[in-house]
Amino acid sequence: MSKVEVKKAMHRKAALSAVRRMISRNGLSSLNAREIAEAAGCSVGTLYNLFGSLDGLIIAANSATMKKIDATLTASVVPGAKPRDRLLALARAYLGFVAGNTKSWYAMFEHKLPDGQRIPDWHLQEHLALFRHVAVPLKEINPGLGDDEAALLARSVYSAVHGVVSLGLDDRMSRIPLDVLGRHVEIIVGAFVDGYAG
Amino acid sequence: MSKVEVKKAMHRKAALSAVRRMISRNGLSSLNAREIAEAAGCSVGTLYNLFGSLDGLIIAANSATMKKIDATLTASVVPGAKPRDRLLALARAYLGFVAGNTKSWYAMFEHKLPDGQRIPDWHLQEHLALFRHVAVPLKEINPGLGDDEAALLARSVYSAVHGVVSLGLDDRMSRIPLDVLGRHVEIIVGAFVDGYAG
DNA sequence: TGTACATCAGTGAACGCGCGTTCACTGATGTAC
DNA sequence: TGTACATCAGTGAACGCGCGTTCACTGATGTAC
Repeated sequence: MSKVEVKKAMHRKAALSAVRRMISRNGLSSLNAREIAEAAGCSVGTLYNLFGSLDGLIIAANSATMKKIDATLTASVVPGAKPRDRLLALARAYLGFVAGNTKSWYAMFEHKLPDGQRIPDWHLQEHLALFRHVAVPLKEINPGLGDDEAALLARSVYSAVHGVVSLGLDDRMSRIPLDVLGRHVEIIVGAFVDGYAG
Repeated sequence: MSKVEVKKAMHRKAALSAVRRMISRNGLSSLNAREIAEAAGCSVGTLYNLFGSLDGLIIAANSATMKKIDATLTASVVPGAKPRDRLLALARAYLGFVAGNTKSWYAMFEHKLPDGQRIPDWHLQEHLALFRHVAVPLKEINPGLGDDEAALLARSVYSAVHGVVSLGLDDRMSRIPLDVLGRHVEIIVGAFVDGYAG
């Protein structure tokens, strides 16, 4: 890598971590290019050279959050554990991540592009990859499930957990205590397993 | 009512229905005072006289959506039906409402006030009233549940359904077919009943 | 009933701000000879 | 190695737009006499 390329990479890294820090502190709503540039130690122009637009930068940050979730879920799997327990472990891990990274997590769902623009496909794929964590043990439990059916089911399990966590930690209402959320999440997952995939 | 009061009430009605129509068509993101005023047949100043701010107007619109959901849920109850079936009917009714009023429904969760401002208490109460629809049959099924516990549980059931519907109908990914969503929602509700409240 | 005055909802042009984005310029780095 | 030139990342002041909100003014309605 030439000196120029190294510097560019460093700027990219600095910008990304600045944005991620800002999002994790205050969410998306108060983000703006000038403050990001200041926090990253570069100019707004550089942000545009590197990421094309503010939305591009936010997508990059959200993608980093996704990767972190993916790693957390992957780490939750105890090799050799029963699929049912692995599903419960996934749900617990997800809840733990959300509780510890609420703003960053929320940003992934809050972020909207202007009319007519689509989220890049590689980023959508990252979402689908999350569902796959759930689909794998579901299919072990019920090998009769087709791929498509398992994928849909996984998405709904994920969504149900997402909903409980999402409204449970919503700022606007009183937050539900974490242990109660944990119990409710496990009920949902257990129910899906016993009532449908089992 | 004096002539002045009648006119004021008519403006209020016109503004509210204009906003609701606009939200149901395009969601919150493209709302703006000038277009609302034009659609309502009054000036922006009048909107401010009547609702104080754009946020006030949006809250009024969201409150109307809430009332509609509440009425839909109330109408879903077949007198004399078993509590379990009533819960399932509630979930179906909710899903039906969301499918038919996606943008308006989404606006309730999308809308955020500027930092430091709180949603008025009467509007939060409307949310809690929704949970109560769920709490009532839950308590019938398991009379041992305390009020607080039932309320938390109801909120989580509601949230789980909310999550499934919310991500299932998310524009950004491919939408899950309505009948599949319906099945998944019923699984969740049934599971909560059988596995916890039962 | 008629007249003069008071009130206050309604008006919309103008204000002000935030902020995404651009682009002419700078200067560090790389290349050619 | 040294010099002249080319490239292109980096810069940040300035642009432009959208839009929430205000407020001096208008005129319809209500009130007093």
